[in-house]
Amino acid sequence: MGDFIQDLNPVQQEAVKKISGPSLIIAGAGSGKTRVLTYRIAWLLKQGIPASSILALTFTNKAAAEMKERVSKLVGFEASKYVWMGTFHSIFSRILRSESKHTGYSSNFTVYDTIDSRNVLKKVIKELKFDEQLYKPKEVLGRISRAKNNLISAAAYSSHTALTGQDSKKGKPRVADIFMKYQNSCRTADAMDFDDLLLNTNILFRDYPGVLKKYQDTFRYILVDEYQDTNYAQYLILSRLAEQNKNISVVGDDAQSIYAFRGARIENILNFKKDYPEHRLFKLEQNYRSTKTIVGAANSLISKNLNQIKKKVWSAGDRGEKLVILECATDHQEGALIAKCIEDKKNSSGCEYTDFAVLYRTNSQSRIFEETLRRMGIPYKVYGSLSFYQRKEIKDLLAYFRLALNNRDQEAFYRIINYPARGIGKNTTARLAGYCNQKGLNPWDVICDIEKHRSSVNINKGASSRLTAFYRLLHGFSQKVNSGDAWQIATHIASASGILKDLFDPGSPENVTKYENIQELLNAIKEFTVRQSALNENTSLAAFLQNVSLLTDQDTEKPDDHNKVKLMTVHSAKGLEFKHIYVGGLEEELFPNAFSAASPSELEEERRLFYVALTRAVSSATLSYAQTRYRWGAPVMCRPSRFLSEIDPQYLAYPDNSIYLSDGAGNRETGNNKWTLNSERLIRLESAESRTDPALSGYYDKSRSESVNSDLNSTTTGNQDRNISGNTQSGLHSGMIVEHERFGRGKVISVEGHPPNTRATVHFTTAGQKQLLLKFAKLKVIPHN
DNA sequence: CAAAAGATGATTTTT
DNA sequence: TCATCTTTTG
Repeated sequence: MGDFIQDLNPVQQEAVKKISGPSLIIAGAGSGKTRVLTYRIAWLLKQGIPASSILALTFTNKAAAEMKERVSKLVGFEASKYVWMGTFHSIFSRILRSESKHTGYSSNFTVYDTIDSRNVLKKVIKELKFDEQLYKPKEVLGRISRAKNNLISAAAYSSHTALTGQDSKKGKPRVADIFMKYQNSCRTADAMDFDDLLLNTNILFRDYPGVLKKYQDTFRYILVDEYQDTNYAQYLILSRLAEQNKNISVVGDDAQSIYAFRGARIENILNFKKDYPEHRLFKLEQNYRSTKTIVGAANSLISKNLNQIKKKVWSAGDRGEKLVILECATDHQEGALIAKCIEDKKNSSGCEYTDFAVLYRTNSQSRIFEETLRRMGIPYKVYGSLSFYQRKEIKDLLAYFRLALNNRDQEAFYRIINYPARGIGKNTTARLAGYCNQKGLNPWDVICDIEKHRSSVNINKGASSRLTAFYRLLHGFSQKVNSGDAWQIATHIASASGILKDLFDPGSPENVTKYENIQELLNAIKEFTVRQSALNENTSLAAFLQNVSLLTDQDTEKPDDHNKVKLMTVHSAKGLEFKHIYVGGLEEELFPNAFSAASPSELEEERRLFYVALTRAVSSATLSYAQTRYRWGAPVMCRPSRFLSEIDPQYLAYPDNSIYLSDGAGNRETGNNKWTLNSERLIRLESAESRTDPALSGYYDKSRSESVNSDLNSTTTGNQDRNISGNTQSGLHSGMIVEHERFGRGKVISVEGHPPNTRATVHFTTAGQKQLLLKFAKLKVIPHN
C-alpha cells in the first residue's frame, strides 16, 4: 500500500500530493479522474490528516459509493470510515438534521422528491383556483427550482421584478403566488424538496456564523468531483466552507458540462482561477481509455466550442478504427442496421454483449432499438427509465413509513388516505383538504380529533369514523416505529396497512409485478438492517428512510443484466465507458436538439454532450442518422447533424451500407446498389416497407376485432338488463357463488350499501378480490347443488 | 367500482 | 406515436 503513489503518472502524482491550498484539477475524458480523487484522499490520510476533517462531495450516490470502496481498498475500511464522503444532498441534509434548532424544520424532516413536489404544486394550483392548463406543475417547479438554485426564496421571488416580469410576459403572472403557497405547504409538512436542502444550508451558514465556523473547522480539506456541474447554491456553500482554510481541490472537465438546463454553471469551473488566485492548476491530459482516433475525433469536435479551458487530451493507445458513419433511410433501418452491426462485431471480434452500448439523445428513441434488438435475439437492457423508488407501489409503501415518522407529511397523507381503499372517497378528501386549506391546518391535526371539526368539515358520521380509523392505524404505526429495526417495522406496516393483501392477486400480472417490487423493497430494507447492525450503526426505519429519500437512483445492477447490450441516453452514459458505442439519431433538430438552435450557449452544451458520447468509447464508435424519422406519429425529413461535419474527416469512414442490409436485417432489398443517397431507390424501399406496414395490417385486425366486439356487446347488453333487475331485487348474500363476465366464478364475501348503490365484495378464483357495484356488474348467481 | 373512450401533450434529469 | 390523465359509461 505504501507505494500506491507509483501507480500514477507525474501530473497525477503532483495533483495528489499538493495537499494545501486551492487546486483546480482539469481532468480530460478518460484521464483517471476518479483515481486521482481517491488517491488524494488516501494520501491525505497517509499524511496523518484525520479522516473526519476530510469532506469529499460527489453528485451521485453511485460515485460516492465507488469512491468509498476505492479509498477503503487503498487504506483499509477502518482508516477511511470517518471521511465525509457523499453527495451534496446527503451530506447537507445530514447537517440540516443535526442543526435543526436553527432551521425551523425538525431533525426528522421529510425529503420530497420531484414527484412529491409536483403533486404538491398540483394541489396548490387547484386550491388557488388558477388555470390548471396555464400553470403546469412541471413548468412551475422548474421556475421554483431555478430560483432556489440561485438562492432566491419564495418571498424574494415575489419582489424580484425581473423574474415576475418574465412570468407576466409569458402570461403567467401568478407563479410567485404559487411558489409562496408551495413553500408554505412544504413548511407545514416539515418537508424539504431537493433544492431546499441546498438553499437552507446556505441560509444556515449565512445566518449562523458560529455554525459555519464549526463546519469550517471540521472540513479542513474539501474535495469536489464533477465541479463543472455545480450550481450556484452548491458553489456558494463551497466558497463559505473553504473560506477559512482554502484547502479546496476541485476536479472536473468543462468540456463535459451537460447539465446547464438543471442549473449547473460552467462558469464555476471557468472562474475558479479568479476565485482563488493562489490556486495550482493541474491538467490531466493523457487519456487512458480510448484509441488515438477517438480522442482525435473528439478533440476536433470540441475545438468548435469557444468557451473552454485549453487542453490537449492525447492517447498513447492504438490508432484504432475510424469512426463509422451510417446513413439510413428511416429510423427503423437505423435500428436494424445497428443491431446487425453489433451482432457482426461481436462475432468477428469475440467480445461480449456487455461491451456494447447504444446511446441516444432522447429516451423515446430507445423503442426502435429495443424492437430491432429483440427481433434479432440480442439481449439488452434499457437504463434510465422509471427508477425503482419512483414506482407507484413503492412510493405508496414509503408514504406509510413517512407518515408514521412525520405525521405532518401531507403529501404522504393524501397519497395513502384511501389506499388501500377504505371508503374515504374524493368528496371526503376534498372537504378535508378544503377545510385545512382555509384554516391553515395540517390534516393530521384535524383527523386526530375529527368529531370536533366534523360539522365545519361538513362530512357525515360514517366518513368521520373512517377518518378516525385511518388516524388510529397510522397513530399505531407511529407508536411502534421505534420498537424494532427497520425491517421488522416495515414488514409490519406492509401487511397491517393492507398493501400486501391488496396487491396479492395472482390473476393480474400487473399486481404480481407490484407485489414483487414491494418484496424487493422489503428485501432491501432487510439488507440495510443487516449491514447497519454489522457496522454497529442505526438500524431504525427513520435511518433507512433518510437514506432512501436521497437514493432515487437505480445503482443496483441485477446479476441477470450482466451480459446485455446497454441502451441509454447520452446524459446517463456520462462517467461510463464501453468498448463499442453506437450513437443514433445524429440529425439536425434531434442532436443537436431543436430547442438549442437559437442559443449559442445551448448549442455548445449540445456539442459537449456529443463529446461526452464520443469519449465513452474504448475501441470503436459508430454514428448514425436517418433521412426520415417518425416524430409524434408523423414521418419527418431529417438532415445529418452538423456535428458530423465538425469532426475532422480524417477520422471518419462512410462504408457502403448495403453490405449490412443484404441479408434482410432491415429490409428485403438485396443486391449491390447503394440505397442510401439514391432517391429513386429510396422511394422503392419505402413502398416496399409499406407493404408490411404494421399500420396496414393493424387496419384489418382492428376491423375484425370491432365486429367481434359489437357481437359481444349486443349479447351482453341483453344479459345485463336481466341481471340488473335480478341482482338488485333478489338479495345477494355473502357465501353465494356468482359468475362475472370477465372475472369468472367467485364467492361473495360481503354486500354493503343501499340500492341503487349496493356494493358487493367478491373473491374471484382467478382474478382475486374485487368490489363491484351491483347496478353495473354483470353477476350471475350460480345455485348451490 | 372498473373499463373504455377521449384529451393532452411531448428534451436531457446526478438529487 | 404513445403514455398518462380525465371523463364517460355500464
